[in-house]
Amino acid sequence: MVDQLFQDMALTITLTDQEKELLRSVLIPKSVRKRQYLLQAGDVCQHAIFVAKGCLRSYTIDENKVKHIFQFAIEGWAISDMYSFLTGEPAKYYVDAIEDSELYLMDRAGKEELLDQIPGMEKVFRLTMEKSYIANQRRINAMLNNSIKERYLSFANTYPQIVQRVPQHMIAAYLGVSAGTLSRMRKQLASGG
Amino acid sequence: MVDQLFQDMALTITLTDQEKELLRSVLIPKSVRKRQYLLQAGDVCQHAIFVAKGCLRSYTIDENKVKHIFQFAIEGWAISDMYSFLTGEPAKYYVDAIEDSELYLMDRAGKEELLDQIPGMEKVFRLTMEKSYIANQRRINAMLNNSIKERYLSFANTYPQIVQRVPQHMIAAYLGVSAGTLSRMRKQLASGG
DNA sequence: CGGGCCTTTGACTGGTTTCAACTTCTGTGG
DNA sequence: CCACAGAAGTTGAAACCAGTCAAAGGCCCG
Repeated sequence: MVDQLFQDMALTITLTDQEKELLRSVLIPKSVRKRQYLLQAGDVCQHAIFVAKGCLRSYTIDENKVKHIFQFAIEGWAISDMYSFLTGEPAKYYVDAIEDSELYLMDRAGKEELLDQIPGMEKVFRLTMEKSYIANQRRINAMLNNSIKERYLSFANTYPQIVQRVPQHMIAAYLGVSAGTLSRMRKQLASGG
Repeated sequence: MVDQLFQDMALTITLTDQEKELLRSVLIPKSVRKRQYLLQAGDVCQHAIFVAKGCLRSYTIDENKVKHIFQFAIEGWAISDMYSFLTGEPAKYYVDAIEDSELYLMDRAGKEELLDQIPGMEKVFRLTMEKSYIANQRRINAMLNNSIKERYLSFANTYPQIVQRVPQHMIAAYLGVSAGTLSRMRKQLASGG
């Protein structure tokens, strides 16, 4: 369904039927299986990805082969390697599917076309970036201010759907702790700590 | 000088004399002394701040009264509590001057006026947000992937001016380590480690 | 000269990581 | 339907890293 996207955008601008048609034509539907890559580090990120159904993640792999998750994306969210997508430089992130997923892809040309053809699209994209900026700012703030326990509780509270659907060691890789530490912490929380 | 701003923007759009005049009229010049607040947590952030000369920082204070620095801003940079400025909600950040500084303030009305009156302003703001988003993403990535030593070296390498001008304990508060740890680490680095 | 800010340093403490072992669960193929 | 491999979660012990706290000294500015 592109409907979710239309709904979100309707909060900012009203699209004509023609514009909706353009938007539809620019979004490339794609189904992926669990574990399937959408992007690998080193490749140039060609698409911004909207999740209609399922769940993706973006992550880096450090020199010790440890994965660090930058973002999860479930229904209604977008994901990509923004830097690579915007600049055309090789990506530093991997993106893959945590569940079988239904996606819509937008490539660079499509993005430019939307910006050119639809007045108000600049604003939609600007507002989207503002929201994402603030989300990142919150995360930095949490990493600086809060203990691991606080960060876990806050995350679980804010995104209960993600905690339920995503393996625990990935949550750990998102929060920046080892899987063992998160396991022990949850045990302690469960016993009323 | 508003010149710096004009130069940056010239990379994106060409302003007419009239538009330059509007831009000038919207930017409120302000001089501040070292230690002077521009914003305190709890107040609503009324301005985006452009630094013409000097150095500011934005930071939060946690429940133990410890300061955590989100951003430094030197000549040519902008700073504010983006969330508060955009939404009108009370700020979570403090902003103050690390040096005597010359600033230009833009309030919400001014921002809206620019967006309304100057075609292409949406794009300027969108590109600015994109850059800031990527800066934040890099920082999150560094916090997840890199050791404290790596983060310090990377920061010192990327922003040598800031390391030179800003007290060391503030660098520590930016990197997320105690002042003691940073001191010890620098000592070790100096002795060829 | 005095006070405040800043940096350094030592000893102690505690939280996290690491590593390995063991268990469970799931999906796949025989 | 069972066997097996891979993925996930838990747990223990040991080692390590960084935080805390307090004290001392340096430096700048009024």
